[in-house]
Formats: sequence, structure tokens, C-alpha cells
Amino acid sequence: MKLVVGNACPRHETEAAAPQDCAHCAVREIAVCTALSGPELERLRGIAVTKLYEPGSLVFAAEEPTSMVGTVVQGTIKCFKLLADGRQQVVGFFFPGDFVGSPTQETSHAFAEALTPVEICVFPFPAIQRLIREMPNLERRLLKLANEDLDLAQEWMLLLGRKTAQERLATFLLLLAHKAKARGVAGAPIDLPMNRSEIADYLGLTIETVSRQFTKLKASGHIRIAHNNEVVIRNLEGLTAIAEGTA
Amino acid sequence: MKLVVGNACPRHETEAAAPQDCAHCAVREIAVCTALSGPELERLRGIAVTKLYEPGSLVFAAEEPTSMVGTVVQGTIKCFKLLADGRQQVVGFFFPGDFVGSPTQETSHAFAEALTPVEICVFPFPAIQRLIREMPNLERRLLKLANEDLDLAQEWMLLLGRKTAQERLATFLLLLAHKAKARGVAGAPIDLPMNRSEIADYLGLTIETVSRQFTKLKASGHIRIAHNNEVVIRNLEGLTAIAEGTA
DNA sequence: CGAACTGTTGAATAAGGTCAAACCAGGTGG
DNA sequence: CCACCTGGTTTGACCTTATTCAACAGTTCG
Repeated sequence: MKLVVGNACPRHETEAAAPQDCAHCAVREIAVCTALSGPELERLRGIAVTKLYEPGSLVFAAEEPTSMVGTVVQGTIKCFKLLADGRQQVVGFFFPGDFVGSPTQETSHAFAEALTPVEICVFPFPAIQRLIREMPNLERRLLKLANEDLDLAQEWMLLLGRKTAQERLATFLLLLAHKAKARGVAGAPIDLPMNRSEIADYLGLTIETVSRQFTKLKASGHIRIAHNNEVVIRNLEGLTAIAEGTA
Repeated sequence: MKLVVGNACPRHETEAAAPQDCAHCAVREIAVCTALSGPELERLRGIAVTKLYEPGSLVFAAEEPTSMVGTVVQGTIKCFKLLADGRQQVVGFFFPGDFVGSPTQETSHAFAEALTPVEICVFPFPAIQRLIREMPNLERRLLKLANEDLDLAQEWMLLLGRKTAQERLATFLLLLAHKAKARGVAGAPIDLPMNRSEIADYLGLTIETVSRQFTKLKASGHIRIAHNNEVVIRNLEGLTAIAEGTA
């Protein structure tokens, strides 16, 4: 129960202009906008602003009026909650294509911080609320995404409430692999843009325990760590069995 | 890690007719239907079926095609996930007025079981999907509910990942008090329709630990247990401080 | 009244946390 | 080019919290 104050720099964003060209956007095929027709997409682009964030900078803070939601275009974000004494729980990592923020809640109850240089296609809050009312396709897509997020959150409740340290790390690595695959970066070694501390705060563990479990998974031949801190899964079936508690 | 197979009877439901009169429904003011106009409400009622479930019976199962969503009218439901060896994580308790099930997911990833005699205003899956497309107010309301559920799920991730046993129980009792208040049963002692095992599975603890924490909270004068297994909060500020880790 | 549950309490154990030291890689500057 | 620093990471020794195992108490119900 050590006090670990979030060291995120309060806002370090660079405002850019509206996104140039949705057709050539890197995440066009997987983001919210997938569901939209040409004219709808054009309207959404009308309210969008591309913003850049430095690693470590705060994207939004808890208990403040919601200012934005948006799609991650590049980089990785962590979303987390804090207790008064600094205990931290990461509630999600967001990669390119992921939608960040709650489009209906007037105030956020979590913090969001850039882990790497991040580019977000930002939709300002009042504007997106208006568009939602006018574009059923957008609303439908957001409902779908919210339900998927809820599913994942419940899966994570199972992990945090009932899985062992080993099972948690295995589940985490498989989740990253799965998400990488979803955005078309399959097969390749898994990039870990977060450090041990952030993994620990996602898995409800300490950095030491996370490190020990990495060591175990390496020793048992389930994974291998490449030079640039990337993870290679060497035994997918075995790792899956561990993650599901059937090893 | 003891094997605890769910002992829910597979389906023990009684089908009734369509709900008689929404205007006099006990949960009219707090359920999904709040958002709907007269004609819309009439259409929703058109697809609704009131169903009754015995305590212990299964409302729906994980990994099966979604058959229904619905509003709890009476009684309490628990929603939970299982690991292969029987470890269980409750992901939510549902009280009168609460909406159960995911209206966009083709298959559920959790089980739902009646804890008491339960009455649900059921919306069959294909029908509700059609209605959602045709009634923006309904869709908006569902999006709002999904975002609120997600918020609660993240709060629970914080609890499961970072709170002590004592803090977890305190948070749980305050949540129940809060939900009771939301449906207009404020002030009164908190009813616990679930047993210690189910509380444990919600808090990521064992029954023994839950019991010990109850004893501690009683001893410290924060709560009192009434005859019928109801909890009276005697020191709200103190209990809140414990729940938030600032005690 | 006694069987079958559910809940409580106690003692022993283990999983993970805490504290502390060593390690390692990537920069910096002499 | 290499010693030195610095941050993150790994490893080890010990400790704490919650779990496990076991006995017991209270209720409900036949």
C-alpha cells in the first residue's frame, strides 16, 4: 500500500487541425467510423480534431466534466482509477482503433494518460452528443462498443477476483496478442508499450510478482523475451491453458 | 481453489402473458422504459413477456446464443462467470428496475441466476434488436445504461484489484444502500438476498473472510445485523472512509 | 428431535506483498 | 572508447493478508 502519486504531466497536448482525409486513416476499418456512410463520415470529420500527446501526459482526468471522447490513431493510452492513498488500478489499455471515453457520461470517473507519443482523433463532448442524436448509425456503433467493453470489463473482474498471478499474466499476454491481431499486426512478437508497474496495476499485482511470473513463463518455455522488450509466444495452447486455469 | 459447480436448475421459468399495464408497473419510473413516449412504450410492451423464475433457476447461460434481455421487476438476480474448475466471479447483482443482458451481443459471456423468486419483463432478442433500430429513444437509453454499467464495472475492478477485504465489504454494503435508495427504499435496513458465498464471489474473497469482516464491522460499531439478516449502517461516514481507504 | 444448511470462529498454511540488494541497458560526458 | 550514472527490472529473504482446513454454533425443516 505504498503511495504512488500519478506523475502525469497535466495536459501536454498539441492541437492540430481537423483530420485531413478519413479515407486514408490508418484505423478507418476498425474504429467507430466503420459504421458510417460517406455523408455521415463527413459530418463526424467536421467536429473532429486531431490531437497529439506526449508520453506521460494526461488526456483527461477523473471527476472533471467530460471534455472529449475519441479514437486512438497512434500510440497507447492507459485508463486508470486511483484511491486516495495512491493505489492505482488500470481499467484498460487503448491501442490504435480503440474508442476512449464515455459518450454519455457528463463526468469521467477515470484518468487517461498517454504511455507513448499518442495521436487521437478527438470528438469534443457537446458536439459528439449532438451528432449521436442525429446519426443512429453512430449511436448503434457506440452501443455495440460499450457492450463489448462491458464484456471485457467482466472478464477482467473474473481475472482480478479469481485468477492466480500466473493465470493473470498469461491472460494479459493473450489479450494483447488478440488485440494486436484485431488491428492486423498478427503473428509478430507482442509489443509492450507499458512498463512492469503499469502491467501490475492492470493485473492487481505488484511489479515484483509480475516480474517473477514473467521469469516463470520464460523458464517453462511458454514465452520468450526479444531484445526490444517484445514478447514471443512459443506455446499458444499451453499459455491458453494456463490463462483459463486448465493447465 | 475448490471446485464449486453452479447448482442452478436449468430453466425453471413460468411463462406468463404480456405485461398488463405499464402505467402501474412497480419499476416504471426507473427502468429502461422511462425514456419512452406513450406510443413507444406501447410498442415495447408489444414484444414484452412477463416471466417468473424460481430461486436457484438459471435465467440464461454463458456461451449460448442470447435469447433475451429484460428488466427485473421483482426479486434479485446474480450475474456471474465461471472458470473450468468451478471458481466463480459474480459480476453483478440485479434488483428491481435493473436491465439485464446485452442487447447487442449475439452470445452472452456470463450466466444469470435467480436468487429469490424473480419476475422479469422479458424482451425476446430478435424483437428487441428490431425495436432498437426503430426507436432512437430506446437505443439512447440503452447506451446510457451500458455506459453506467461500464463505470460500475471499472469501480469494481478497482475494488478487486486494489482494495483490502475490509474495504471491499464496506464498499459492497454502501453500494447496496445506494442501489436501494435509487429504487426508493432509502433509510431502511439493507436487505441481503444473497448468502455469504455469493457475497464472497462478488468481492473476490472466501466466505470465511467475508464472515470475519462482517464481525469486525459489527465490533467496531459501523454496522448492526438485524434479525432477518438485514444490515443497518450505524456510522455512514466511518463506513465510507473505510470503503475509500481513508479510514 | 435430529439432519442438513449456512454462518462463525480458530489454527495452520500459502500466495503474494514488502523491503532491500543486485543487475542490466541505454544514455552522458570525460 | 569507456567509466559512470540512472531508470527500470530481476532476484532474494522475510512478512502479512487472506486462504485453507477443521470444528462448532444457529436455523430451518422434515
